[in-house]
Amino acid sequence: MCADDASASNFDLERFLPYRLNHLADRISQALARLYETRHDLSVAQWRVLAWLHHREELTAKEIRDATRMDKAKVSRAVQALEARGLIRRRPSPRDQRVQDLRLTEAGRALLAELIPEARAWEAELVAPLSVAEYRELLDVMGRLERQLARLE
Amino acid sequence: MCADDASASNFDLERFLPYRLNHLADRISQALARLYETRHDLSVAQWRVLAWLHHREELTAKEIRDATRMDKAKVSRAVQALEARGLIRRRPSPRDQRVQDLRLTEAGRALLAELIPEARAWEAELVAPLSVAEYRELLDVMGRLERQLARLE
DNA sequence: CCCTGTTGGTTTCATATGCAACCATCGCCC
DNA sequence: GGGCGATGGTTGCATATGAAACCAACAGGG
Repeated sequence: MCADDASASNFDLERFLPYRLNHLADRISQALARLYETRHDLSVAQWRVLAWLHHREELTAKEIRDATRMDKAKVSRAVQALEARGLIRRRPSPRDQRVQDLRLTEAGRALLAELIPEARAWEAELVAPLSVAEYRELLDVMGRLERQLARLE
Repeated sequence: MCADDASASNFDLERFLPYRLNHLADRISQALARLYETRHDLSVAQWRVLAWLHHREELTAKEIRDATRMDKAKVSRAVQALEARGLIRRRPSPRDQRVQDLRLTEAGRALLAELIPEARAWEAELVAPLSVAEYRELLDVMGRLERQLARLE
């Protein structure tokens, strides 16, 4: 990449990738959160847990934590709330007494059957201005940035 | 864009743009925050205020709020903290007694002279795997997503 | 000129968050 | 098989956050 003027002059936040990315992600996240929260009273963390359980059938809190990089406590609280609402079920794992296996209940599955199409439709509207190639490339570039980030940490 | 299978089956968070974007932005933001916080004891909000003042010389809190879409209270608190540390100066605007004009102090300018090159260098490392064209296209695509978002809201 | 509705900014409050301490269990080495 | 460090998960705490209440100061129509 270009390593142009490294001085402090003419620095523009609008062209600073971390800022732009964060800004965009925040706005998208907020807009979607309104969907989850106002219509189904779910926090983003709760939605993520549900979505992962939908995808992988049975998981432990640890696996969700690894997949999402959410805080330990955040996952724990999301799981508690979801169980209290009867959307997921947890039972002690036969393999390890510390661990609890998480699964969707029927109610959870039913909620996702509503929620996922909504989320998909919303995403489709969002990315409507992009061509298929652009969309694919965006995901690809993001993947590379993530890998680079892992290298830097 | 493709409007494929809208059902709830085979939904994969890893391919869901809002999730991916948020995840990436979070990680980048956290990594950068470590830079600001550990080395200069600045919150992200404070850094943003400084950066905008660097860019635009004199601003009011309202203008910063508009530019960054940060919460009113967040801007207010960041400004207070920065003034307490002597990095910015605020004085009542001659035009409107409610408003205060914000400016960098010498100390603030000096801090930015350190901080900006660091931030730039970090960004350069982050985007090292991207070609110039890819980088440009990324910013372009992000801009289009932002515009689309504005339309959806 | 008031009176009223609006706006910039601060403060308060209830909630969300992350870190760290904690508890129980596990795996392992002696 | 009994310690002992590591690990999954929960909880307590201190901080950060956003929404809403609040306070001045403005604008402009009567």
